[in-house]
Amino acid sequence: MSSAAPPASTGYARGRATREEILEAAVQLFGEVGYRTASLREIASRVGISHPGLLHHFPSKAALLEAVLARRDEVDSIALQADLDAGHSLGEAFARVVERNVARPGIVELFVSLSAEATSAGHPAHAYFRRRYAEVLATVRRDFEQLRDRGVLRPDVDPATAARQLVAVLDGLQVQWLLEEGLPPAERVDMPAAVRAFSASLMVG
Amino acid sequence: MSSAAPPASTGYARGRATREEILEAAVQLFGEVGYRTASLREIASRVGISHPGLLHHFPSKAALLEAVLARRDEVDSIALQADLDAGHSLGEAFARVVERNVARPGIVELFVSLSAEATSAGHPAHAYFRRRYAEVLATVRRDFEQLRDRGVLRPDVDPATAARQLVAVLDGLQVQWLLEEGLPPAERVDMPAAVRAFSASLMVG
DNA sequence: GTCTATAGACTGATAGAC
DNA sequence: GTCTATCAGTCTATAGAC
Repeated sequence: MSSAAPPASTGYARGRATREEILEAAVQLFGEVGYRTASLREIASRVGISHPGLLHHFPSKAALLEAVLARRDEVDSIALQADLDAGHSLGEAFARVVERNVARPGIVELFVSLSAEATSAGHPAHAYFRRRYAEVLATVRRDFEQLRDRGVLRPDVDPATAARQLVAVLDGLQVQWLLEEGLPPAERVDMPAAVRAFSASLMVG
Repeated sequence: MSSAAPPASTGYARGRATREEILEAAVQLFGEVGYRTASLREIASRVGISHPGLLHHFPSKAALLEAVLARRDEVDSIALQADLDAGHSLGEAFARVVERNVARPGIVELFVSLSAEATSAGHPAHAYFRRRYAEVLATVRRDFEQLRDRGVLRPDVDPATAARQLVAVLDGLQVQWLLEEGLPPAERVDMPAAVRAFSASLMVG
């Protein structure tokens, strides 16, 4: 992917760098104040350009949001797949996603803010989040069905319900964790531990 | 409460009615687009007055938000206490809160939107939600501790962790439920059932 | 690729009439 | 208690120079 050589004299390489910087600043600000409240001027100023300069890279605010979401999907799915390929269970792979997120609070803020905002029908990311949740829930449910067939899942646990509960625990803990910012670590929720505890509580033994 | 007779000629009764209408419209709009994006003009127009007219009842936008939250706290805690007094367990009382909320989607939207928005430190409801979550988590944890002492809680369940998981499930399911608006009811998450299933999974037997 | 300038619309809040 | 008018600020997006 990164092997395509940039043209020599067009400023292409610099352009790519700025695009990346813009995306990172957008992730941060969308996380801090949500998509609707975030302004292009603020994002632009954080990377040292004017807001028409930003609009040269992304033709509109909604296009910038789409690019942010597409980039997160790419990064997340690569890391998740790597964990699965390394032989980890889906539950453990999820816990590892959470572990990485704890080290990058901006990402957690981004998804908490955007998923809440996007519940309203007119939001530019509404369709994205509907699709995303449907996919994730289906994936987790299928995984639990396999565990049930192998006798690993507790027999009184319904795979579809458990999938919804696991995803809900993930989302809900993020809100608690963000609201506990600044508390001593001992009082703050240990998200990876809580996710692992929940996963374990669904299994036999 | 409602037995205090309004003065005869001051327009007091009408004023109270307008105040109530404003609060209801604010709940709706804050839920639809969040606090920051909601405009006083839009709320005012929904109750048929101008925005300076609204500001006569609530001196600022933040004051309106505070009033909205205070009113929800009052309504919710009265209903919750009534369920507890009627002999229901805290888990069951929670499930009943969810049942009522399913019939009033605006309330669910309000809390999903606001709690996400308020995770950022500068938000006018930040302190409110920090306090609220700390209180709710402590209450649920104490309840689980009592259940453990009575041998009702599964012995491998930690009360503090379970409290966090229950509150997280509640919050997370709301996001899923809102994103599934418009789907056939069979495909939409059954929030009360999922909450009851989770509560039950924590108990022995 | 980035800028200044600007259009056109919206915001919360205030002043002051009735 | 509600209004009109207005202030000073913000927003996204576009036009056009360099």
